[in-house]
Amino acid sequence: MQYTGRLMRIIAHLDMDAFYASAELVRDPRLKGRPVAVGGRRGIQPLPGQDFPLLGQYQGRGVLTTANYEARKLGLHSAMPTMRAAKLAPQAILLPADFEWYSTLSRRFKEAVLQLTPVMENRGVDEIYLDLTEQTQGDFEKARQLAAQLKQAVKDATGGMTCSIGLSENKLTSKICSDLQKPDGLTLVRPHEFETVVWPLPVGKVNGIGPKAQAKLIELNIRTVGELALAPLPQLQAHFGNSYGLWLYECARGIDRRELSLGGDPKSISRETTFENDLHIRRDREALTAILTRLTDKLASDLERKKLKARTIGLKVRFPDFTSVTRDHTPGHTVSSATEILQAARECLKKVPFDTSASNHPRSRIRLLGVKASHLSHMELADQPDQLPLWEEDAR
DNA sequence: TCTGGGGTCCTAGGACCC
DNA sequence: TCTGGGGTCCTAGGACCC
Repeated sequence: MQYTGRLMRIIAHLDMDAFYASAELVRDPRLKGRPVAVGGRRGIQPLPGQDFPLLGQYQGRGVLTTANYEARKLGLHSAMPTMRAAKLAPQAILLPADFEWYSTLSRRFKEAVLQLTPVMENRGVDEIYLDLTEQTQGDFEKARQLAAQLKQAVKDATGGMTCSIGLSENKLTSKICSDLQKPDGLTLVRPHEFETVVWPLPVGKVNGIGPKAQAKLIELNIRTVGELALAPLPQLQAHFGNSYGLWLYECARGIDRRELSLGGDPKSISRETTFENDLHIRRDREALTAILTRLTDKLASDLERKKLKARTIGLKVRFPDFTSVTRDHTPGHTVSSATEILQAARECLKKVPFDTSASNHPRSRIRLLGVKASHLSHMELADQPDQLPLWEEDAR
């Protein structure tokens, strides 16, 4: 076979539009055209005369997970505290998150995609990357046609949900451009078009430049990706460190060599919960113990389901002032049962700097409690509670 | 109007070993 | 006297993403 040179890579980023809210609409078409937000786990009852619960009724400490496009017009967006959203748009519909239903739809759209193209990287429930290089032989026109087919397949598989696709030579650029024509968009950026399309955008549009880095860049008078491209490498490395500085320098030039990351086991599994009201570490001891037990039980069953065990258990505590501390414990043997996890979590708890010197001291109460399992490995047959190794079969 | 829950990756110091 | 360099593990915190 003759080698004719490397193909131009073609990477797609496919992002479902307002996924959770659209998922609710698939189930109940009465929601069509109305502002809908999704947030919280427990639902609230509709007021008499209303077909759905309204945002204005909400009381609690949650945030919105999703707002559909009608709700966004009212100023709502994901991660917005629900109480704030309630002030802003009391008449919008508020639905509780139903993660099982969203997972079902997630599986459906991903399966539909895999029917058309095989190389997929999962990025959570509503996003994927696809490597279309082989299938399209590096031809952007073929890729555009394939992307149109993908959009249709997703729609068919989900009962009408739309997605937006970005197409370019790498993950970074495709991720940026899938966002440019939402909803129901298809945006293709060839390498020579990078500067025209991406340079005018604010640096915050780049996946990997968050609020902190953006604020620091603005101090340097850098607001757009084009302005970032003017910054010399030594300047960026002086302010952001060698590694992140280099990354910023390259991403302003559309350089991103990352391959798709396909599957694999999770690195950590965790469970956490924010309380309705802050709990006092002494006065609410019983309630806290119950919550910690519930969290470790859930974590243990997560590990059991995935047939994993952990070398390290971590505890997370958030105080009323929103500061958090984490403490780790590595017992010296791997753990998987609820009892072992709880024991390790208690070791962590001993190391948390509580302070009850004053009754209203910020570190005398807790807002959130979480438990995490990390350094995971596969359970061996002998680890599994109800399965003796084969050679012990006769002894049963 | 106070800020969910599930993750990944990076940095950096100290312990400990060779 | 006062002091090497490298490797790995553990721990804590923080930025970022969906």
